[in-house]
Amino acid sequence: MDLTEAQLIIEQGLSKNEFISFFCHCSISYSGRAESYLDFGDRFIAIKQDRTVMIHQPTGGMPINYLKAPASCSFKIEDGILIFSGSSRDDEIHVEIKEVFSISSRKLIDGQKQDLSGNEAEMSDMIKDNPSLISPDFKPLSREEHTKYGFIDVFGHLGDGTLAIVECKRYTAGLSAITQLRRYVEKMKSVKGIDKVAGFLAAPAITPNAHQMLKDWKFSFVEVIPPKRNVKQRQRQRTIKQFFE
Amino acid sequence: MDLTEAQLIIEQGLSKNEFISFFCHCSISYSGRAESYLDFGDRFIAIKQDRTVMIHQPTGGMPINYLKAPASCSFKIEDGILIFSGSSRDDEIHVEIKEVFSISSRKLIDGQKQDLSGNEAEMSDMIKDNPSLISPDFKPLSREEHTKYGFIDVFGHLGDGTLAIVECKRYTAGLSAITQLRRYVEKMKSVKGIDKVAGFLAAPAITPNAHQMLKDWKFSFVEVIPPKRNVKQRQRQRTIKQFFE
DNA sequence: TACTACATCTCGCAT
DNA sequence: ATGCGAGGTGTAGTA
Repeated sequence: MDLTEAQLIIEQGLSKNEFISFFCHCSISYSGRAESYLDFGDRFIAIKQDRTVMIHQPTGGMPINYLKAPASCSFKIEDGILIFSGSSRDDEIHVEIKEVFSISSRKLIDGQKQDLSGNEAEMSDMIKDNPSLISPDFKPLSREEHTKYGFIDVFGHLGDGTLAIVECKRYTAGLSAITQLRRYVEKMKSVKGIDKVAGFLAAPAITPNAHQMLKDWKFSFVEVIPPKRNVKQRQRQRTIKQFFE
Repeated sequence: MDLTEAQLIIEQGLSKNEFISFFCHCSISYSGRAESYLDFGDRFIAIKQDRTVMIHQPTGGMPINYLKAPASCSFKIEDGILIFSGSSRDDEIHVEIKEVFSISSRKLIDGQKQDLSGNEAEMSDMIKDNPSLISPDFKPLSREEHTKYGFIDVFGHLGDGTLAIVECKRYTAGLSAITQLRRYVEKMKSVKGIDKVAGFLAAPAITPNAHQMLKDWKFSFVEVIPPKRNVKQRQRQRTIKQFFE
Protein backbone atom coordinates (compact mmCIF):
# COMPACT_ATOMS: atom_id res chain seq x y z
CA MET A 1 0.00 0.00 0.00
CA ASP A 2 1.22 3.47 -0.88
CA LEU A 3 2.66 5.23 2.16
CA THR A 4 1.17 8.59 1.23
CA GLU A 5 -2.28 7.01 1.05
CA ALA A 6 -1.68 5.26 4.36
CA GLN A 7 -0.66 8.54 5.96
CA LEU A 8 -3.84 10.16 4.67
CA ILE A 9 -6.12 7.43 6.04
CA ILE A 10 -4.39 7.46 9.40
CA GLU A 11 -4.53 11.24 9.72
CA GLN A 12 -8.21 11.24 8.78
CA GLY A 13 -8.83 8.60 11.41
CA LEU A 14 -6.95 10.65 13.98
CA SER A 15 -8.93 13.79 13.16
CA LYS A 16 -12.18 11.86 13.67
CA ASN A 17 -10.95 10.07 16.80
CA GLU A 18 -11.50 6.70 15.23
CA PHE A 19 -10.01 3.36 16.24
CA ILE A 20 -7.13 2.95 13.78
CA SER A 21 -5.50 -0.41 13.21
CA PHE A 22 -2.92 -1.44 10.64
CA PHE A 23 -0.30 -4.02 9.76
CA CYS A 24 3.12 -2.73 8.77
CA HIS A 25 6.83 -3.42 8.46
CA CYS A 26 8.61 -1.18 10.94
CA SER A 27 11.30 -0.56 13.53
CA ILE A 28 10.54 0.95 16.94
CA SER A 29 12.57 3.15 19.26
CA TYR A 30 11.20 3.83 22.71
CA SER A 31 12.48 6.25 25.30
CA GLY A 32 11.04 7.27 28.62
CA ARG A 33 10.82 5.35 31.86
CA ALA A 34 13.07 2.85 30.10
CA GLU A 35 14.56 2.61 26.62
CA SER A 36 14.21 0.02 23.91
CA TYR A 37 14.87 -0.66 20.27
CA LEU A 38 13.23 -3.23 18.06
CA ASP A 39 14.65 -3.78 14.59
CA PHE A 40 12.52 -4.05 11.45
CA GLY A 41 9.82 -6.67 11.30
CA ASP A 42 6.08 -7.04 10.63
CA ARG A 43 3.90 -5.64 13.39
CA PHE A 44 0.33 -4.73 14.23
CA ILE A 45 -0.28 -1.16 15.39
CA ALA A 46 -3.46 0.29 16.89
CA ILE A 47 -4.30 3.82 17.93
CA LYS A 48 -7.43 3.73 20.06
CA GLN A 49 -10.07 6.42 20.34
CA ASP A 50 -8.53 7.93 23.45
CA ARG A 51 -5.12 7.85 21.72
CA THR A 52 -3.84 4.86 23.53
CA VAL A 53 -1.12 3.45 21.25
CA MET A 54 -0.22 -0.22 21.20
CA ILE A 55 2.17 -2.14 19.01
CA HIS A 56 2.05 -5.93 18.88
CA GLN A 57 4.38 -8.53 17.47
CA PRO A 58 2.75 -11.56 15.76
CA THR A 59 2.74 -13.56 18.99
CA GLY A 60 2.43 -13.02 22.71
CA GLY A 61 -0.13 -11.44 24.92
CA MET A 62 1.43 -8.09 25.67
CA PRO A 63 2.20 -5.15 23.42
CA ILE A 64 5.90 -4.86 22.64
CA ASN A 65 5.54 -1.08 22.85
CA TYR A 66 2.73 1.21 23.91
CA LEU A 67 1.82 4.70 24.98
CA LYS A 68 -0.74 5.55 27.61
CA ALA A 69 -3.65 7.78 26.60
CA PRO A 70 -3.73 10.49 25.58
CA ALA A 71 -0.70 10.30 23.29
CA SER A 72 -0.01 12.92 20.68
CA CYS A 73 0.58 11.21 17.35
CA SER A 74 2.16 12.66 14.22
CA PHE A 75 2.99 11.09 10.89
CA LYS A 76 5.36 12.27 8.19
CA ILE A 77 7.14 10.79 5.21
CA GLU A 78 10.90 11.21 5.04
CA ASP A 79 13.25 9.52 2.58
CA GLY A 80 10.44 7.24 1.49
CA ILE A 81 9.74 6.07 5.03
CA LEU A 82 6.58 6.82 6.97
CA ILE A 83 7.63 8.02 10.40
CA PHE A 84 5.20 7.76 13.31
CA SER A 85 6.19 9.87 16.31
CA GLY A 86 4.12 9.41 19.43
CA SER A 87 4.53 10.90 22.85
CA SER A 88 2.59 10.64 26.09
CA ARG A 89 3.22 12.01 29.55
CA ASP A 90 6.38 10.07 30.37
CA ASP A 91 7.34 8.32 27.18
CA GLU A 92 7.85 8.64 23.48
CA ILE A 93 8.21 6.28 20.57
CA HIS A 94 9.54 6.64 17.05
CA VAL A 95 8.34 4.14 14.52
CA GLU A 96 9.95 3.92 11.09
CA ILE A 97 7.44 2.32 8.75
CA LYS A 98 8.80 0.99 5.46
CA GLU A 99 5.58 -0.63 4.35
CA VAL A 100 1.90 -0.55 5.31
CA PHE A 101 -0.04 -3.70 4.40
CA SER A 102 -3.58 -2.73 5.31
CA ILE A 103 -5.46 -0.21 7.42
CA SER A 104 -8.84 -0.22 9.11
CA SER A 105 -10.21 2.83 10.83
CA ARG A 106 -13.64 3.14 12.40
CA LYS A 107 -15.52 4.94 15.12
CA LEU A 108 -16.54 2.33 17.67
CA ILE A 109 -19.58 2.97 19.86
CA ASP A 110 -19.45 1.20 23.19
CA GLY A 111 -20.89 2.49 26.44
CA GLN A 112 -20.85 -0.86 28.23
CA LYS A 113 -18.93 -1.75 31.33
CA GLN A 114 -17.79 -5.22 32.21
CA ASP A 115 -19.38 -7.05 35.12
CA LEU A 116 -16.51 -9.05 36.62
CA SER A 117 -16.73 -11.63 39.36
CA GLY A 118 -14.12 -13.64 41.17
CA ASN A 119 -11.93 -10.96 42.68
CA GLU A 120 -10.43 -10.81 46.14
CA ALA A 121 -13.11 -8.47 47.44
CA GLU A 122 -15.77 -11.11 46.86
CA MET A 123 -13.61 -13.65 48.68
CA SER A 124 -13.33 -11.44 51.75
CA ASP A 125 -17.08 -10.80 51.47
CA MET A 126 -17.71 -14.52 51.63
CA ILE A 127 -15.47 -14.93 54.66
CA LYS A 128 -17.16 -12.11 56.51
CA ASP A 129 -20.54 -13.74 55.80
CA ASN A 130 -19.24 -17.21 56.66
CA PRO A 131 -16.72 -16.64 59.47
CA SER A 132 -16.66 -20.33 60.40
CA LEU A 133 -14.57 -20.83 57.28
CA ILE A 134 -11.73 -19.31 59.30
CA SER A 135 -12.44 -20.68 62.75
CA PRO A 136 -15.55 -21.78 64.69
CA ASP A 137 -15.13 -18.84 67.07
CA PHE A 138 -14.10 -16.16 64.57
CA LYS A 139 -16.22 -13.00 64.74
CA PRO A 140 -15.57 -10.62 61.85
CA LEU A 141 -15.80 -6.90 62.50
CA SER A 142 -14.77 -5.30 59.23
CA ARG A 143 -13.73 -6.10 55.71
CA GLU A 144 -11.49 -4.54 53.05
CA GLU A 145 -10.60 -1.74 55.39
CA HIS A 146 -7.85 0.81 54.98
CA THR A 147 -6.42 1.21 58.47
CA LYS A 148 -3.24 2.65 59.81
CA TYR A 149 -2.14 -0.96 60.16
CA GLY A 150 -2.56 -1.45 56.44
CA PHE A 151 -5.23 -2.64 54.08
CA ILE A 152 -6.72 -5.56 55.99
CA ASP A 153 -8.94 -8.01 54.08
CA VAL A 154 -10.98 -9.24 57.06
CA PHE A 155 -10.53 -8.14 60.65
CA GLY A 156 -12.20 -9.48 63.77
CA HIS A 157 -11.62 -11.36 66.99
CA LEU A 158 -11.73 -14.87 68.36
CA GLY A 159 -13.88 -16.24 71.16
CA ASP A 160 -11.32 -15.34 73.81
CA GLY A 161 -11.07 -11.78 72.55
CA THR A 162 -7.81 -12.21 70.65
CA LEU A 163 -7.73 -9.89 67.65
CA ALA A 164 -7.56 -11.70 64.33
CA ILE A 165 -6.38 -10.58 60.91
CA VAL A 166 -7.25 -12.53 57.76
CA GLU A 167 -5.33 -12.12 54.53
CA CYS A 168 -7.08 -13.51 51.43
CA LYS A 169 -5.41 -14.75 48.26
CA ARG A 170 -7.32 -16.07 45.27
CA TYR A 171 -4.46 -18.31 44.17
CA THR A 172 -1.66 -20.29 45.73
CA ALA A 173 -0.16 -18.07 48.41
CA GLY A 174 3.58 -17.45 48.23
CA LEU A 175 6.14 -15.83 50.49
CA SER A 176 4.92 -12.32 49.83
CA ALA A 177 1.44 -13.18 51.13
CA ILE A 178 2.98 -14.23 54.45
CA THR A 179 5.16 -11.12 54.72
CA GLN A 180 2.10 -9.03 54.00
CA LEU A 181 0.09 -10.72 56.76
CA ARG A 182 3.07 -10.48 59.09
CA ARG A 183 3.34 -6.75 58.46
CA TYR A 184 -0.29 -6.16 59.45
CA VAL A 185 -0.03 -8.37 62.54
CA GLU A 186 3.21 -6.75 63.71
CA LYS A 187 1.89 -3.28 63.15
CA MET A 188 -1.30 -3.96 65.07
CA LYS A 189 0.67 -5.51 67.93
CA SER A 190 2.89 -2.47 68.24
CA VAL A 191 0.13 0.12 67.90
CA LYS A 192 -2.26 -1.64 70.29
CA GLY A 193 0.57 -2.56 72.62
CA ILE A 194 -0.45 -6.21 72.77
CA ASP A 195 1.69 -9.27 72.16
CA LYS A 196 -0.91 -11.59 70.69
CA VAL A 197 -2.72 -11.06 67.41
CA ALA A 198 -3.89 -14.07 65.42
CA GLY A 199 -2.97 -14.19 61.73
CA PHE A 200 -4.89 -16.26 59.20
CA LEU A 201 -4.09 -16.84 55.58
CA ALA A 202 -7.14 -17.82 53.53
CA ALA A 203 -6.25 -19.23 50.12
CA PRO A 204 -6.94 -22.30 48.00
CA ALA A 205 -3.32 -23.43 48.45
CA ILE A 206 0.08 -22.39 49.79
CA THR A 207 3.64 -22.98 48.59
CA PRO A 208 5.97 -25.07 50.80
CA ASN A 209 8.31 -22.17 51.62
CA ALA A 210 5.38 -19.94 52.46
CA HIS A 211 3.90 -22.66 54.66
CA GLN A 212 7.18 -22.94 56.56
CA MET A 213 7.33 -19.19 57.12
CA LEU A 214 3.69 -19.24 58.18
CA LYS A 215 4.45 -21.88 60.81
CA ASP A 216 7.54 -19.98 61.96
CA TRP A 217 5.34 -17.01 62.66
CA LYS A 218 2.56 -19.06 64.28
CA PHE A 219 0.02 -18.08 61.68
CA SER A 220 -2.70 -20.38 60.39
CA PHE A 221 -3.48 -21.50 56.88
CA VAL A 222 -7.14 -21.99 56.02
CA GLU A 223 -8.02 -23.60 52.72
CA VAL A 224 -10.69 -21.47 51.10
CA ILE A 225 -11.91 -21.76 47.52
CA PRO A 226 -12.68 -18.27 46.18
CA PRO A 227 -16.31 -17.79 45.08
CA LYS A 228 -17.67 -16.75 41.71
CA ARG A 229 -21.03 -15.28 40.89
CA ASN A 230 -22.66 -16.22 37.62
CA VAL A 231 -22.44 -12.79 36.03
CA LYS A 232 -24.19 -13.80 32.81
CA GLN A 233 -27.15 -15.05 34.85
CA ARG A 234 -27.08 -11.88 36.90
CA GLN A 235 -26.98 -9.73 33.80
CA ARG A 236 -29.93 -11.56 32.27
CA GLN A 237 -31.94 -11.23 35.44
CA ARG A 238 -31.28 -7.54 35.55
CA THR A 239 -32.38 -7.22 31.94
CA ILE A 240 -35.64 -9.05 32.62
CA LYS A 241 -36.22 -6.97 35.72
CA GLN A 242 -35.70 -3.78 33.74
CA PHE A 243 -38.16 -5.07 31.17
CA PHE A 244 -40.90 -5.42 33.75
CA GLU A 245 -40.24 -2.13 35.47
CA MET B 1 -20.37 -7.07 6.17
CA ASP B 2 -22.07 -10.41 5.65
CA LEU B 3 -21.50 -12.70 8.62
CA THR B 4 -21.03 -15.78 6.45
CA GLU B 5 -18.30 -14.02 4.50
CA ALA B 6 -16.71 -12.85 7.75
CA GLN B 7 -16.73 -16.39 9.11
CA LEU B 8 -15.06 -17.63 5.91
CA ILE B 9 -12.27 -15.02 6.06
CA ILE B 10 -11.62 -15.69 9.74
CA GLU B 11 -11.53 -19.45 9.29
CA GLN B 12 -9.15 -19.12 6.35
CA GLY B 13 -6.92 -16.90 8.48
CA LEU B 14 -7.00 -19.43 11.31
CA SER B 15 -6.09 -22.28 8.98
CA LYS B 16 -3.07 -20.31 7.73
CA ASN B 17 -2.10 -19.11 11.22
CA GLU B 18 -2.42 -15.50 10.20
CA PHE B 19 -2.83 -12.45 12.42
CA ILE B 20 -6.58 -11.81 12.27
CA SER B 21 -8.04 -8.48 13.34
CA PHE B 22 -11.58 -7.19 13.03
CA PHE B 23 -14.07 -4.65 14.31
CA CYS B 24 -17.46 -5.94 15.37
CA HIS B 25 -20.59 -5.41 17.46
CA CYS B 26 -20.65 -8.11 20.11
CA SER B 27 -21.28 -9.29 23.65
CA ILE B 28 -18.71 -11.28 25.61
CA SER B 29 -19.06 -13.92 28.30
CA TYR B 30 -15.91 -15.08 30.06
CA SER B 31 -15.52 -17.94 32.47
CA GLY B 32 -12.42 -19.41 34.01
CA ARG B 33 -10.15 -18.01 36.69
CA ALA B 34 -12.84 -15.35 37.06
CA GLU B 35 -16.12 -14.65 35.31
CA SER B 36 -17.37 -11.66 33.40
CA TYR B 37 -20.05 -10.46 31.08
CA LEU B 38 -19.94 -7.47 28.77
CA ASP B 39 -23.14 -6.46 26.99
CA PHE B 40 -23.32 -5.58 23.31
CA GLY B 41 -21.09 -2.82 21.99
CA ASP B 42 -18.49 -2.17 19.29
CA ARG B 43 -15.17 -3.88 19.92
CA PHE B 44 -11.87 -4.71 18.33
CA ILE B 45 -10.87 -8.37 18.29
CA ALA B 46 -7.51 -9.87 17.33
CA ILE B 47 -6.40 -13.47 17.08
CA LYS B 48 -2.61 -13.56 16.91
CA GLN B 49 -0.47 -16.12 15.13
CA ASP B 50 0.09 -18.16 18.27
CA ARG B 51 -3.68 -18.01 18.92
CA THR B 52 -3.48 -15.41 21.60
CA VAL B 53 -6.93 -13.81 21.64
CA MET B 54 -7.50 -10.23 22.73
CA ILE B 55 -10.62 -8.11 22.75
CA HIS B 56 -10.39 -4.35 23.17
CA GLN B 57 -12.96 -1.67 23.86
CA PRO B 58 -12.51 1.67 22.04
CA THR B 59 -10.46 3.14 24.88
CA GLY B 60 -8.02 2.03 27.53
CA GLY B 61 -4.73 0.27 27.49
CA MET B 62 -5.70 -3.23 28.47
CA PRO B 63 -7.83 -5.84 26.71
CA ILE B 64 -11.28 -6.21 28.27
CA ASN B 65 -11.08 -9.93 27.60
CA TYR B 66 -8.34 -12.22 26.39
CA LEU B 67 -7.13 -15.78 26.13
CA LYS B 68 -3.56 -16.92 26.52
CA ALA B 69 -1.94 -18.79 23.64
CA PRO B 70 -2.68 -21.29 22.36
CA ALA B 71 -6.43 -20.91 22.38
CA SER B 72 -8.68 -23.10 20.30
CA CYS B 73 -11.05 -20.92 18.33
CA SER B 74 -14.25 -21.93 16.58
CA PHE B 75 -16.86 -19.91 14.74
CA LYS B 76 -20.42 -20.77 13.85
CA ILE B 77 -23.56 -18.94 12.80
CA GLU B 78 -26.68 -19.51 14.84
CA ASP B 79 -29.94 -17.58 14.59
CA GLY B 80 -28.23 -14.99 12.42
CA ILE B 81 -25.48 -14.37 14.99
CA LEU B 82 -21.83 -15.25 14.49
CA ILE B 83 -20.67 -17.03 17.62
CA PHE B 84 -16.98 -17.13 18.50
CA SER B 85 -16.09 -19.73 21.08
CA GLY B 86 -12.52 -19.69 22.35
CA SER B 87 -10.89 -21.73 25.05
CA SER B 88 -7.38 -21.88 26.46
CA ARG B 89 -5.88 -23.84 29.33
CA ASP B 90 -7.83 -22.21 32.17
CA ASP B 91 -10.39 -20.01 30.53
CA GLU B 92 -13.03 -19.76 27.88
CA ILE B 93 -14.93 -16.99 26.20
CA HIS B 94 -18.17 -16.85 24.29
CA VAL B 95 -18.57 -13.94 21.90
CA GLU B 96 -21.90 -13.24 20.21
CA ILE B 97 -21.23 -11.16 17.13
CA LYS B 98 -24.20 -9.39 15.57
CA GLU B 99 -22.19 -7.44 13.02
CA VAL B 100 -18.68 -7.46 11.56
CA PHE B 101 -17.51 -4.12 10.21
CA SER B 102 -14.17 -5.03 8.65
CA ILE B 103 -11.55 -7.76 8.78
CA SER B 104 -7.84 -7.83 8.10
CA SER B 105 -5.87 -11.04 8.14
CA ARG B 106 -2.23 -11.42 7.29
CA LYS B 107 0.82 -13.54 8.01
CA LEU B 108 3.32 -11.31 9.81
CA ILE B 109 7.02 -12.12 9.60
CA ASP B 110 9.01 -10.91 12.58
CA GLY B 111 12.05 -12.61 14.05
CA GLN B 112 13.26 -9.61 16.02
CA LYS B 113 13.64 -9.33 19.75
CA GLN B 114 13.43 -6.11 21.68
CA ASP B 115 16.58 -4.68 23.25
CA LEU B 116 15.35 -3.14 26.50
CA SER B 117 17.37 -1.03 28.87
CA GLY B 118 16.61 0.44 32.24
CA ASN B 119 15.57 -2.64 34.15
CA GLU B 120 16.45 -3.70 37.65
CA ALA B 121 19.20 -6.06 36.48
CA GLU B 122 21.15 -3.14 35.02
CA MET B 123 20.70 -1.26 38.27
CA SER B 124 22.19 -4.09 40.30
CA ASP B 125 24.93 -4.37 37.68
CA MET B 126 25.81 -0.73 38.23
CA ILE B 127 25.89 -1.16 42.00
CA LYS B 128 28.15 -4.18 41.77
CA ASP B 129 30.50 -2.19 39.53
CA ASN B 130 30.27 0.91 41.73
CA PRO B 131 29.94 -0.45 45.28
CA SER B 132 30.72 2.94 46.83
CA LEU B 133 27.19 3.94 45.81
CA ILE B 134 26.07 1.82 48.77
CA SER B 135 28.84 2.45 51.26
CA PRO B 136 32.56 3.34 51.08
CA ASP B 137 33.47 -0.06 52.54
CA PHE B 138 30.94 -2.22 50.67
CA LYS B 139 32.48 -5.16 48.85
CA PRO B 140 30.03 -6.92 46.54
CA LEU B 141 30.34 -10.66 46.09
CA SER B 142 27.45 -11.53 43.81
CA ARG B 143 24.42 -10.07 42.10
CA GLU B 144 21.02 -11.26 40.92
CA GLU B 145 21.50 -14.49 42.76
CA HIS B 146 18.83 -17.08 43.42
CA THR B 147 19.51 -18.41 46.90
CA LYS B 148 17.33 -20.36 49.27
CA TYR B 149 16.93 -17.08 51.11
CA GLY B 150 15.32 -15.58 48.05
CA PHE B 151 16.40 -13.67 44.99
CA ILE B 152 19.02 -11.25 46.26
CA ASP B 153 19.86 -8.28 44.01
CA VAL B 154 23.37 -7.57 45.34
CA PHE B 155 25.11 -9.48 48.12
CA GLY B 156 28.43 -8.71 49.79
CA HIS B 157 30.08 -7.60 53.00
CA LEU B 158 31.26 -4.45 54.73
CA GLY B 159 34.78 -3.58 55.87
CA ASP B 160 34.29 -5.22 59.27
CA GLY B 161 33.06 -8.44 57.68
CA THR B 162 29.35 -7.83 58.28
CA LEU B 163 27.29 -9.44 55.56
CA ALA B 164 25.25 -6.99 53.51
CA ILE B 165 22.16 -7.44 51.35
CA VAL B 166 21.08 -4.81 48.84
CA GLU B 167 17.55 -4.68 47.42
CA CYS B 168 17.16 -2.52 44.30
CA LYS B 169 14.01 -0.78 43.13
CA ARG B 170 13.79 1.29 39.95
CA TYR B 171 11.01 3.46 41.32
CA THR B 172 9.87 4.86 44.63
CA ALA B 173 10.16 2.02 47.11
CA GLY B 174 7.05 1.17 49.13
CA LEU B 175 6.29 -1.05 52.10
CA SER B 176 6.61 -4.26 50.14
CA ALA B 177 10.20 -3.44 49.21
CA ILE B 178 11.09 -3.19 52.89
CA THR B 179 9.32 -6.42 53.84
CA GLN B 180 11.10 -8.13 50.98
CA LEU B 181 14.50 -6.91 52.19
CA ARG B 182 13.57 -7.82 55.74
CA ARG B 183 12.69 -11.34 54.68
CA TYR B 184 16.11 -11.85 53.09
CA VAL B 185 17.97 -10.37 56.06
CA GLU B 186 16.03 -12.37 58.64
CA LYS B 187 16.44 -15.60 56.73
CA MET B 188 20.16 -15.07 56.25
CA LYS B 189 20.57 -14.35 59.96
CA SER B 190 18.77 -17.52 60.99
CA VAL B 191 20.49 -19.77 58.48
CA LYS B 192 23.98 -18.43 59.16
CA GLY B 193 23.33 -18.24 62.88
CA ILE B 194 24.48 -14.63 63.14
CA ASP B 195 22.65 -11.68 64.64
CA LYS B 196 23.92 -8.92 62.38
CA VAL B 197 23.28 -8.60 58.68
CA ALA B 198 23.19 -5.17 57.06
CA GLY B 199 20.23 -4.34 54.82
CA PHE B 200 20.36 -1.65 52.15
CA LEU B 201 17.55 -0.37 49.98
CA ALA B 202 18.78 1.24 46.77
CA ALA B 203 16.10 3.27 44.98
CA PRO B 204 15.56 6.75 43.58
CA ALA B 205 13.06 7.49 46.37
CA ILE B 206 11.10 5.93 49.22
CA THR B 207 7.58 6.46 50.59
CA PRO B 208 7.25 7.89 54.13
CA ASN B 209 5.73 4.73 55.61
CA ALA B 210 8.39 2.60 54.01
CA HIS B 211 11.09 4.91 55.35
CA GLN B 212 9.69 4.55 58.87
CA MET B 213 9.66 0.77 58.61
CA LEU B 214 13.18 0.87 57.20
CA LYS B 215 14.37 2.85 60.21
CA ASP B 216 12.53 0.53 62.60
CA TRP B 217 14.49 -2.35 61.20
CA LYS B 218 17.81 -0.47 61.14
CA PHE B 219 18.14 -0.74 57.41
CA SER B 220 19.67 1.97 55.24
CA PHE B 221 18.22 3.86 52.32
CA VAL B 222 20.61 4.78 49.55
CA GLU B 223 19.41 7.10 46.82
CA VAL B 224 20.39 5.57 43.51
CA ILE B 225 19.18 6.70 40.10
CA PRO B 226 18.75 3.67 37.84
CA PRO B 227 20.91 3.75 34.71
CA LYS B 228 19.85 3.56 31.06
CA ARG B 229 21.91 2.56 28.09
CA ASN B 230 21.17 4.18 24.78
CA VAL B 231 19.87 1.08 23.07
CA LYS B 232 19.36 2.75 19.70
CA GLN B 233 22.97 3.91 19.75
CA ARG B 234 24.06 0.46 20.82
CA GLN B 235 22.07 -1.12 18.02
CA ARG B 236 23.63 1.23 15.48
CA GLN B 237 27.12 0.58 16.77
CA ARG B 238 26.58 -3.13 16.54
CA THR B 239 25.36 -2.70 12.99
CA ILE B 240 28.46 -0.72 12.07
CA LYS B 241 30.68 -3.24 13.80
CA GLN B 242 29.03 -6.05 11.87
CA PHE B 243 29.59 -4.12 8.68
CA PHE B 244 33.36 -3.99 9.25
CA GLU B 245 33.72 -7.58 10.36
C1' DT C 1 -1.31 13.75 43.80
C1' DA C 2 0.88 10.06 46.45
C1' DC C 3 0.41 5.58 48.43
C1' DT C 4 -1.29 0.97 48.66
C1' DA C 5 -2.65 -3.48 46.92
C1' DC C 6 -5.09 -6.36 43.24
C1' DA C 7 -4.67 -8.44 38.61
C1' DT C 8 -8.39 -13.69 34.39
C1' DC C 9 -2.01 -9.86 35.95
C1' DT C 10 2.04 -11.50 32.06
C1' DC C 11 6.65 -12.87 31.52
C1' DG C 12 11.12 -14.94 32.31
C1' DC C 13 14.15 -17.72 34.90
C1' DA C 14 15.69 -21.16 38.05
C1' DT C 15 14.69 -25.30 40.56
C1' DA D 1 5.47 -28.04 36.34
C1' DT D 2 6.08 -24.97 40.22
C1' DG D 3 8.02 -21.16 42.74
C1' DC D 4 9.50 -16.58 42.76
C1' DG D 5 10.05 -11.81 41.55
C1' DA D 6 10.13 -8.02 37.96
C1' DG D 7 7.21 -5.09 35.07
C1' DG D 8 8.09 0.95 30.67
C1' DT D 9 3.63 -3.29 34.83
C1' DG D 10 -1.88 -1.09 34.58
C1' DT D 11 -5.82 -0.07 37.37
C1' DA D 12 -8.76 1.11 41.18
C1' DG D 13 -9.55 3.07 45.65
C1' DT D 14 -8.41 6.21 49.24
C1' DA D 15 -6.30 9.90 52.01
